[in-house]
Amino acid sequence: MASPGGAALQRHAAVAVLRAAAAAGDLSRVKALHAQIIRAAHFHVVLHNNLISVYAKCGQVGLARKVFDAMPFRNAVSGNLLMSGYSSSGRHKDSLALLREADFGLNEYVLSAAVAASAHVRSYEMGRQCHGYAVKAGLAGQPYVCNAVLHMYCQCARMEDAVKVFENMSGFDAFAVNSMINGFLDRGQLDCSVRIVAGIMGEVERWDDVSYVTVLGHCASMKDLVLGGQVHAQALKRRLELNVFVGSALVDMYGKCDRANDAQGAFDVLPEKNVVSWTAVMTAYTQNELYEDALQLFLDMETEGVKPNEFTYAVALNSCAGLAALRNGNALGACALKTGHWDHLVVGNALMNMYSKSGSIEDACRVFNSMPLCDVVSWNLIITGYAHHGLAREAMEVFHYMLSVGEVPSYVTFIGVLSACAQLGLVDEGFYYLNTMMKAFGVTPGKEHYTCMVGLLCRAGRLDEAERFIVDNCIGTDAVAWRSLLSSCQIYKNYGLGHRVAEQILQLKPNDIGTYVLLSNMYAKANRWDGVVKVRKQMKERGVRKEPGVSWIQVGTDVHVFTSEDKVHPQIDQITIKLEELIDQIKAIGYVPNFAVVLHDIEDEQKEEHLMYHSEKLALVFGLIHTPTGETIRIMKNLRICDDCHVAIKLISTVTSRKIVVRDAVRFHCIEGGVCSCDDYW
DNA sequence: TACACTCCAA
Repeated sequence: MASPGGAALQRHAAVAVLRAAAAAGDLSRVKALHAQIIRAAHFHVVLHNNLISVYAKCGQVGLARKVFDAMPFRNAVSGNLLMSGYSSSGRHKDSLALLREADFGLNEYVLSAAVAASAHVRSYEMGRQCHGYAVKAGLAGQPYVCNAVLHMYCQCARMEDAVKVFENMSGFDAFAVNSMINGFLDRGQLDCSVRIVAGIMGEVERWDDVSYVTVLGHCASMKDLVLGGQVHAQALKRRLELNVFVGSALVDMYGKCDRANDAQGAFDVLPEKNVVSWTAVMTAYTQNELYEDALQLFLDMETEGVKPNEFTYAVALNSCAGLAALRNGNALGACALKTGHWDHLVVGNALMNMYSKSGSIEDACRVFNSMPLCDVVSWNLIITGYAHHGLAREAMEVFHYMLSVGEVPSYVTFIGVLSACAQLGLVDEGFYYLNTMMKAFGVTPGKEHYTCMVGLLCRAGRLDEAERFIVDNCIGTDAVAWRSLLSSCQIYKNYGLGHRVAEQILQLKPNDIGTYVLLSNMYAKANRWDGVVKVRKQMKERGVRKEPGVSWIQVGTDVHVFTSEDKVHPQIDQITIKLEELIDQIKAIGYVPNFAVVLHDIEDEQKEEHLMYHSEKLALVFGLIHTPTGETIRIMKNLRICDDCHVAIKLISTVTSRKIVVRDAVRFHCIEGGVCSCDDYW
């Protein structure tokens, strides 16, 4: 009989080789050693626990389970090892099931694993029971248990419970603080995360790596560039800007704070870039409307050999949506399908968004119908997509269908619904949704909803009520609502009210050119040249420059960009000839150039030429020349389409028998047979 | 005596 010391030595040796084999990833060697151990050695719980551990680390949790089942008895470590094995392969439910049949002791390790598994499956019930058990067993004060419990409550959206646990903890604990901040961020309770972040800014030396990631996430949500910069400076002291987690969080923070260049800078210094860092920097560009740069990064990433995942596809598709690049989006969708990412919710939603923003609501619907599962975002995309395309009836139909299948509408859903009501002139229904149904679903109306209501009243011609509505609901500080009313004053030729509204808008000192153009048009139509002068003066004072009108169209794989009065396009002569021809044709059926649109003090003849070279007309003619007869033409414009072009394009759709879809800064105009889906109201 | 545990980025 070997001495006890000798057996211990053998066990140590066996464990060492076992671990070496596992570290080398040599599964067949592990299995051979397993057989040898069973044959040669007496049962020893620690040795068998090592077997469980090694199998679990090799991702062979089934084999780990076999070892576990074959043991004559187990201890808490055996249970904990198998539970962690299940958890690390994502089988949290199996981990919890093991707990229920437990014939091993429960200690603080097992409990924290159980609580962590409850957190992963978001089971408040299970997590609470474990917490209760921990309290009874006197283990609730153990730091690991405590942190796991805290995190579980955060994951299950029970911040009140989490706060109670947090307040009972003594001293600074990075894990606990990180969990609390993330919990509040996930729930959108920024006022609460502000307090925690403020409380730990003085203890930076006790932060861990995750704290940097978490606090940067807070800065991103708050768009707090000042605090974000301070955290960045602190991170530099520890060289944490090189850590891929911290680096990606920095990229995200700068992106959300509208600093695409700084995001790129944080990305560039990363020695090891993974799919998350690449996706983060693409997102930064997309959020800052630098869509081409984002798509270029997508190509660079592939060149670097990093494989895109579902988030990467979603961001790339959102960039295509921004450009209305239907063909590129289509190609990306095909790639996502081929690589098996297509059935992810984020990809399906991004595809729907891309199709919808590219003017193809039919394709968006096709994606929607083929999605294995959808969420409220998918429903919202369909509803708002229909509304933007002027298909309000369809939007309402989908909304009612959504309710009938028990889907809960959100804040965004009601924006789509109310704008559909506005298009259909359903004033009473609109107020019913705003005052009754939104309350029933616990959605607090925001300025977007109130703005829809203003549009609804305006469209019904109830301009005075719209004015009162703005004042009563305190949205008078928002130029968007006034702008809506101002457009209607022009349409209904109510220049008295229009003048009052214009004064209100001027007082708000807006920064966007679109508003000034609208104001100027209003004054011009009302023959108030003093107003036009005032508008120009304020524009100059506020440094608002006239943003050039840009339109673009995709033909084949190329995107062709046209700026207004830009006569440098290589095919401008051909375009001009065709355009003059078309203008003659539409003049024959009633087109009269609308000089009121032109703001310059020039002769009428020059004005006519000016109008002719509007970017959307150039893009349209280019499309007519380069696409086969009968094909739908899709044009994008950075500003709102101008009155004159709107009329001209409607008539051109008649004389050429083409369907023409124009996406402007606000909505879609689906023009066919001389009629526009916007009903000439936009 | 040996075996193990909680928080993070798009």
